[in-house]
Amino acid sequence: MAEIVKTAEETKEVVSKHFIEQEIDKDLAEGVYNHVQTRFPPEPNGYLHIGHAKSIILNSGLAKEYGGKFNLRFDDTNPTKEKTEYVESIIADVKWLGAEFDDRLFFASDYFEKMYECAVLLIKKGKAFVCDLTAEEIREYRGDFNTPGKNSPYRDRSVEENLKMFEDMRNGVYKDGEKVLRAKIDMASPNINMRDPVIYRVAHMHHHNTGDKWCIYPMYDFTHPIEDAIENITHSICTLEFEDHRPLYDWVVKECEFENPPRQIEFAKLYLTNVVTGKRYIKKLVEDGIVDGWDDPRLVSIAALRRRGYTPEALRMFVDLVGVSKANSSVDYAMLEYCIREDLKLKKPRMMAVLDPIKLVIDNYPEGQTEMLPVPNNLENPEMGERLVPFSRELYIEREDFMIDPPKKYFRLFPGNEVRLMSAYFVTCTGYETDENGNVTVVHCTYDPETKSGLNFTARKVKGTIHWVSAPTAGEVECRLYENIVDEEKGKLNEDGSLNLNPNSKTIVKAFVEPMLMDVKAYDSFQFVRNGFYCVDCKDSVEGKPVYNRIVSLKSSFKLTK
RNA sequence: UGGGCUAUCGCCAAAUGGUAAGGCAACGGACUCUGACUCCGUCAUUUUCAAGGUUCGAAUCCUUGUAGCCCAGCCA
Repeated sequence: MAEIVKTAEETKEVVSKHFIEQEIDKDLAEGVYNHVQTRFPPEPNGYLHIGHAKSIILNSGLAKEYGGKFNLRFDDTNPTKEKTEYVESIIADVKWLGAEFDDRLFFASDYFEKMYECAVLLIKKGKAFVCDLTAEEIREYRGDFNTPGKNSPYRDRSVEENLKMFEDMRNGVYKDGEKVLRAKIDMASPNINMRDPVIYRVAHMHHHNTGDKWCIYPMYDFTHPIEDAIENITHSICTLEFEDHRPLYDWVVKECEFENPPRQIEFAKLYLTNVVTGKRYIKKLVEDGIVDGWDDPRLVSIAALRRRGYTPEALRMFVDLVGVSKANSSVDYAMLEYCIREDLKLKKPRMMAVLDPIKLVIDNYPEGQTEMLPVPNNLENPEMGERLVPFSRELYIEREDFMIDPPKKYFRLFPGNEVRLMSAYFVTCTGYETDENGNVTVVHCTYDPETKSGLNFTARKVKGTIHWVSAPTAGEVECRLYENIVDEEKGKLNEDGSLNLNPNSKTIVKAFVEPMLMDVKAYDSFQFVRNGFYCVDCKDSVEGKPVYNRIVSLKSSFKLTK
């Protein structure tokens, strides 16, 4: 008995926890927190991409894992960049990813009053002051890496004067840039973030949420810890570039006297090889018209990945596989593709389409006859059932599935060779026709009725199986084939500001498809995934319309190296 | 240049002083009604950025270097 228990223990999969989970475990064990609360805090200044997906899946996953809650909060403290359009797309993307925030949708701008109070508290404690220096002067006074900063001449204003001036700032007495509120910390700190950072600026601007109510807006370093504290966040998980801000984060929650203050933990951003990651770069591609929009399948925005056929499950698998660490790294794009193949493999029907057609005529098949052949929707998953596909004397096959003079180990059609037409019959190539340039126009063959699929014919074997579409009933659709857009390591710009674009990143072809795929005319494209898998595009999937994600069977290219 | 962070296979990434997990990719081979999938095998021992040191024992600790990333917005 004891042995069995031990065996069960041993066979239990041991998945080691990443460093954030370990930190949380420690906090819980030491009683620093008695619950876990996380959040995803995007600024609504663009569309979400795969990097955000990592953060969303990480944060919501941790909340779920520890029985806590996950909030979606818009960090909308800079009205110059923010738009309602982005708010809406972000909400849709987060929901689509399956991160459950229920009714915990918040806006930093809803906390402006509380933030104002915090600022007043700081002033009263002598920890903040109104500064009249211009932006340029502040920069000069701040010093640099080698030079300590100098105190602002306005640093020692009285509490009363500061209070009055800050109120005037709020009441619109000052013009943009005329005055700022600064935290009073340490102008000599080696950490430049601590050199009396600006925490409020004057900006007479219309805000997407608060309208014209405010003309002063708090800065990120001041608002973020307060937002987290207000929402009872325990672990404020962000990316590595904020490590230097952590002392300031801690300073704010302490000086604003929050109980059980949240704690910031940083992890490395996600980079992918051969694509453009980073909101800034994606934005540039969209604005320059190099891609067709935020959801162009060559991008890695969530909208684009969704359009390309990626599922939330695949993205969650991907984030899980990639892991969490503090080392800057660039994940191989192949890993993403692996995840979508893995997810769709058994779940989706596989159809036939011919992208580069050549006609195949079965000379001994009755002219004018069409038979409906049952074809399994997914050979690996019988539960997906079958469909009837028309078969006739004239078919289209892939141009690369026929060669006049094949190299060794070519298993497909060539004069004298027999192959299987998938889910149909064996055919033997008997000849071919060419045009005046020597290009093959028609391939001739004969079929063997005894080899019909389903009859368990075993007398002969063939090495190759090819896909086909019946010519008279074939639907013709436009296919857009996509490949990665850049060839550069981290998808960053070159030194001269240019991108290494892949000129073949988008190809448009006319394809012949079986009848069941003809409805894709409405959606218009197939997209390359890898090794013979193509997904049907359906850009409206998020609006409640069906997601097809049907896999189209295509053979991988024959590799001469093999 | 001051400060912060990082370094383990082609790419991610475990290991918490006890003798280098796993996944992706790649490469063999088997199987196959998609050259896919699946399955089996190979893939860090003059080994963990380098060089020294401590220790019975070091990827882990110490010392000194090297390389990369981030910070000098009234952006987030």
